[in-house]
Amino acid sequence: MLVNSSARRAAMRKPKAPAANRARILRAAIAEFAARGYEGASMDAIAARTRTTRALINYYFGAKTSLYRAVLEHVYGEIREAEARLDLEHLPPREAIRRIVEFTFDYYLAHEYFVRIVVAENQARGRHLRRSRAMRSLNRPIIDRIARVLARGVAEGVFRPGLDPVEVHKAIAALGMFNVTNQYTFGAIFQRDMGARGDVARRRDTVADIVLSYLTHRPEEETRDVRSASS
Amino acid sequence: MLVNSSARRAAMRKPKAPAANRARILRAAIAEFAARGYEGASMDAIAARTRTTRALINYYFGAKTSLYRAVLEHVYGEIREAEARLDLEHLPPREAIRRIVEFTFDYYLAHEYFVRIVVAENQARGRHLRRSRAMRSLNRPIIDRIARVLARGVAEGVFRPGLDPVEVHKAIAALGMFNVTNQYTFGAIFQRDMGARGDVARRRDTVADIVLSYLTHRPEEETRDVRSASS
DNA sequence: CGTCGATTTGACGGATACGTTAAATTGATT
DNA sequence: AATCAATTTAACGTATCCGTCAAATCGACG
Repeated sequence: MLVNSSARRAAMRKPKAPAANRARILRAAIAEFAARGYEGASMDAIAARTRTTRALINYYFGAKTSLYRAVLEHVYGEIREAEARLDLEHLPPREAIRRIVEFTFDYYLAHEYFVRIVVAENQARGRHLRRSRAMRSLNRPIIDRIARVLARGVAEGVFRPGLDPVEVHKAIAALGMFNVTNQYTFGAIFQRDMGARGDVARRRDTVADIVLSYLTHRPEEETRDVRSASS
Repeated sequence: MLVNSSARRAAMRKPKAPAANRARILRAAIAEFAARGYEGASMDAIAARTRTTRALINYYFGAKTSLYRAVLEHVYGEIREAEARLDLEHLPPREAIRRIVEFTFDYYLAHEYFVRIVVAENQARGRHLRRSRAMRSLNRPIIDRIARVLARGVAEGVFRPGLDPVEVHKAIAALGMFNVTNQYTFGAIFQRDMGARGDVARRRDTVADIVLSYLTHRPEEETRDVRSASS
């Protein structure tokens, strides 16, 4: 059977497996774009990662630009899907926020390629994102989820009123991403291992503390108007 | 004299101005590396921005790598210098922190090229930073400044004890940078203008609120152990 | 005025990048 | 087994990119 197998392998060196090849190419493209950015990424390098040729990539995805757009849509789709499984409604508001923060922090850490592609797209000034029709409707749900938790918290008197869910999401994303995006400069300069081997739990708790401190209602303090000043 | 001047200009089409050329090249390199990252940046493009040739750049700075290293050291030197002028000692702790946050936020916004180069260096996994001898000692002062303010605040009872100045700096940097680094993806997806034309004052205040909420001492709450759990 | 060293340029060579096209391979169908 | 369409490859052409080197330019100084 081993002989047979090796004979088959010789004959079928290129079994036609369009779906598998397409997926393989996408994975390779994600890795390459994440590692070197849009301009730094090389179609040859992607082809090398797949054991196929550059021409085949073109056959499936068209030119570099549209391959990259496919990557963009794929990785954003993945995180949206993961967020959809969060299941926050049965948690008290503070726990729900902590859950979101921890999920986000861990997701970024475990899917560094996602973060790096977001960075790459920003380096490209959002050029490709703008041209992707699919991206527009893609990321509203997380804001709605946060808004519902905030509303519950305000109703229960544990969160301060007037909070903007987009701004809260921004803070969570910013604090979580920084640990990944800036691990090399910040980590090197301040001697902190900010990768998965550093003290992850402690950094994650810090982020949750920061966010929850901000949301917490403190009746004794002067209330700061967080909405835009309308004179 | 004007005739003389124009005659001179014709004759001196290439006046030898080593210092000026060196500076011009550095500025052009900063712009190009900031715009397209290390791998995306092209020596030809840098040369084009300077009205000189690629060979001259090599004459002054050596190869692309060492030019980039010079850029890195220069932009980090600039922000360190600006931070040194902060003058926090005569401000009460909360005001001092607010001052740091606002300075940082504004600096990132006004010197987008700095942020973009930090991003680029992280995309390169800190490869060049590691090879720069000058970078090691360069960024300690900001931590000391924050530490002193925190100590004063704890002594006065307005800040909670056990705070890690590096973690505080990290939060300030993360929240400030995000508004620049992610303006294209975040801004596009959530319809926020996060550039200098958005509601800058409001976003800056939000960051200051977040940081100050975190630092504030709240005696009635259960104290959370922020140091690593020993045992 | 002529020489010298510092500065600047034009041109070359080798490497890599990207997309296309014509041909080859293969699984399925008749 | 012959054919067909989908899949895959090899090779080509053009463009760009980077570092070097020999030669040209220029300011200063004797």
